[in-house]
Amino acid sequence: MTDTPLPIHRDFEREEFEVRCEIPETIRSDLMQIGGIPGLKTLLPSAGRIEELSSTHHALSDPVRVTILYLLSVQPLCVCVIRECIGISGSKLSYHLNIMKENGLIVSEQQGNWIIYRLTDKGKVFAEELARM
Amino acid sequence: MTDTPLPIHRDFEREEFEVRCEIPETIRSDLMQIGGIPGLKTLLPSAGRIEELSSTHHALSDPVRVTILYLLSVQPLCVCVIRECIGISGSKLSYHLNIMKENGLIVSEQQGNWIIYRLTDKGKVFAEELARM
DNA sequence: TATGCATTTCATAATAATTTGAAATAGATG
DNA sequence: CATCTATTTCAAATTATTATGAAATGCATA
Repeated sequence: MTDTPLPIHRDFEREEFEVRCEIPETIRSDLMQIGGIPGLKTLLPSAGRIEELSSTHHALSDPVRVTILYLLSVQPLCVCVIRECIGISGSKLSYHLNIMKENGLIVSEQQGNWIIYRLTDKGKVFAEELARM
Repeated sequence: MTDTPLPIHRDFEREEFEVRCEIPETIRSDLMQIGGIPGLKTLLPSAGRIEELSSTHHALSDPVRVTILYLLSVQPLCVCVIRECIGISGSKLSYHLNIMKENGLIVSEQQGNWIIYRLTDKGKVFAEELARM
């Protein structure tokens, strides 16, 4: 693990770079080319976008919700069929459906006595990810 | 919201379909073509795969971790630079890095006094998702 | 309007994730 | 070997998420 020489630079301690620690040379040289820490920060998505992304991932961070995603990728389904496939209580299912809905992965439509859920375009994008990983 | 007639079928109460509730006709007809509830279930990924997917999404369900993903999509970085960009304590950062590592989104490599993190191929796939949504 | 069914809502209990700060580890240097 | 720096580990406190079951809602039908 200790196979590289370790030239140390304190350039990053200068206030223009806002860094209070030393940095290994391999990292430092690349970082300089994009404007140091400040330059790196400008390449990040906005705070709002990052919140949105993490929230969306949270909506898929539970096995029940991932299962719902794949069930609905087959066809739109009413709550009772989803419930039957997964084998959980109605209130529990409702809780999970709501999280997915709030995050724009699914939408619901009342049809008579039933409520039918289907994937949104965003939901479909995530359902297709199975192939990519 | 109440715009469709509601023909009710109890076919799904027959044990071969394992359903104990009524189902709206629009859903029922499509469902029959894939073999009812049992057929639908066979189209799901395995339980292990679903666990894996939800775990991966969990690893991206926090703003700190999403930020790390995007920082590392620019270039490999040592912990101290990541820390400087995000502005959190070392132990907290370590906690989040570990979750991402356990889920195969990043790998670390010791270089002298520092530990350098970089995205795995899997991590890169998720970093690219920004463009898709 | 009374009833039945599908679904949601709500309060609460149970569980899990995150934060915190102190202590430990690991490598480099004097 | 003593010390410094970077990073991780650990236990405890805090906070967030999920599960549960009872009650409420909404639609349909008699």
